[in-house]
Amino acid sequence: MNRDHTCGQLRKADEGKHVRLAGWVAKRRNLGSIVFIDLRDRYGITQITFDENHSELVKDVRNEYVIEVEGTVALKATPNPKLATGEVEVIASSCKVLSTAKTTPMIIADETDALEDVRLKYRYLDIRRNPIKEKLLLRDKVTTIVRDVLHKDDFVEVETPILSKSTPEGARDYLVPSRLYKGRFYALPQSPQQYKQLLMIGGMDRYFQIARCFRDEDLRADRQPEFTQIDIEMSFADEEDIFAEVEKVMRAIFKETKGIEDLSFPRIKYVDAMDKYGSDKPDLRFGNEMVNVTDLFKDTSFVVFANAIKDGGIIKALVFHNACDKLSRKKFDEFNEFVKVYKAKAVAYLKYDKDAFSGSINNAISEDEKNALKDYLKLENGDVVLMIADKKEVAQVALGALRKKLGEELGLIDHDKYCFEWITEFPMYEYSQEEDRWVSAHHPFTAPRDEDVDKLMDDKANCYSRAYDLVLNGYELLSGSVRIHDSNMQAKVFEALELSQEQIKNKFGFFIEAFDYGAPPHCGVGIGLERLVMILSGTDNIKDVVAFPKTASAYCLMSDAPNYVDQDQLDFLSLEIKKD
RNA sequence: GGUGCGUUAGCGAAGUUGGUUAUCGUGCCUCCCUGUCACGGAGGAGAUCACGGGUUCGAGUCCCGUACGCACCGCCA
Repeated sequence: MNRDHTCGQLRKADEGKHVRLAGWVAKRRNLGSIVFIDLRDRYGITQITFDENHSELVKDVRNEYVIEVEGTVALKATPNPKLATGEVEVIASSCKVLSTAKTTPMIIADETDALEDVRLKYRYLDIRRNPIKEKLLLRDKVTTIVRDVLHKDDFVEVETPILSKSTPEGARDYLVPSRLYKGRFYALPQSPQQYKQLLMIGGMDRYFQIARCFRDEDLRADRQPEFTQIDIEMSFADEEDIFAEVEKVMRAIFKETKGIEDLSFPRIKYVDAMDKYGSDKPDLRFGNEMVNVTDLFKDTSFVVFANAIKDGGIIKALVFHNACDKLSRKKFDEFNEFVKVYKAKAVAYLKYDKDAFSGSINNAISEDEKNALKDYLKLENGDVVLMIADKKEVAQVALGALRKKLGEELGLIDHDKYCFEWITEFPMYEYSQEEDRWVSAHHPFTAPRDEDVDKLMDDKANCYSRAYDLVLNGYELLSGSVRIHDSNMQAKVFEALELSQEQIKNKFGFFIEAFDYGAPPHCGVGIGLERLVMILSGTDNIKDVVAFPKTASAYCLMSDAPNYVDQDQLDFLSLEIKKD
């Protein structure tokens, strides 16, 4: 035993105890014949004091050495209120160096000087820092709570294969070449979707898994190529049952990690979310709903608006109170650039202050139109109106993005608030320009709304599904759906997706066949664990909550994965690398 | 696939209209210091200015390309 106490546990009451501690030297303060060492482990920091008779013991000890010290707990003359252990110190009588350390490439402290790439290359050093360590501990706490809650409700944790089968729909697969079957590949799962549905057919009526998933798509601040999904599936259940279970899990997590109990879970239909917020994952920590003002301008002489309406487009407006002074001309120029990313041409704006209008379109629209706008939007002095005239989808999404940006910039977001909402009745299909066909918006096993069954084949644009998302503070926290459990219905959806019999048989044959042997009605969700832990820990960077994350180009700076392999390994797999 | 920003001692940054010894902070090393807790004081070492090419009498600085990092758009059933 190198220690009988951790560096985080000693308190006033331990005074006089003889203890043995071990840990990393976080800081060495040499005052001449007396030396203080801050000793750190996972649990905290304890000051070790080497007095005049013992300071020689640590003469050669440097930062990040691993040492074992023995000594007596004493009360500090002047406590350090910043540390939990700040009232005590250990007066050392011995010091044993367990491991030496080179000068580290980064300062290991809560506030480090290093940028993210250095921290990723030396992630094991980064993990010694509280900000990262605490997030990993929080992540553990969350999965523990999830397991507890679900186990109490009879859910069974089942592990499904990592070496899986490529799926034609959806994200790009990570592929694993097979040695025994030349030219064939396993695929790493994008989600355990089919397996969990097969578990339902297998009678495992309440399943969950803390499942690693893989998607070979480009990354973002909130997206990693491998990530963890809290995967849940229930039989003999519908939306109400799964929503209740998920809400129960969320309530337990927020209560135990944040002490928050007053959560609510409002529901918004997809079309309404798009209409009001221009997003299927709106941040409801602030209001500022978008308003359709197309009708106010149906006879306008303002060419830009008139043309947009003539082309079947709409005019969306967004009002921010008390923003006149905060938004300068320069800001609006920036907004124009900002919305171009979302394919909108420009943002029109009006300021209403001191009972008068000003702004980019002040001279372009009539007094009547301005007054109509004022009445309709109930404008007050200090209000700023932002408008985008464009095709419906473009206007919605671009203004929605601007809403989010301004919500942040104008300080409308209360960062201590947690706003959930269920987004329901997603479209069944979406049109893929790339493939020039309709594809599943969610996945092809999603059930259509009962009232839309007759639109499955003939009116795909207006066919909605029983798919839902749970959104938290503007992040898509989970996706799920009520699944199709009837093989005729499934066949119909495949047909609508223009999958050939051969494709269906090849890709989903085993899955479809299973539905011929008694499939219960079932539904489920996959909760993005990293996103949840991100929000709980107040970071907007997914890498902070992953122990060993990849960079934005899916590279591991620490291990240098992916790497080249020996020719032998390629030969075993009958693979040849194409030369450019 | 696309757009933008970035790359200068171990780490983080500054570097003016192109100009000769590349600056600061921190970390590191040495010495001094008995109550520090971001200890303090004195001194010292430490740079292929990402890489390749170009413009120029002269490039950290300007131009082109490449690599890497970050963010976003596309993509993410």
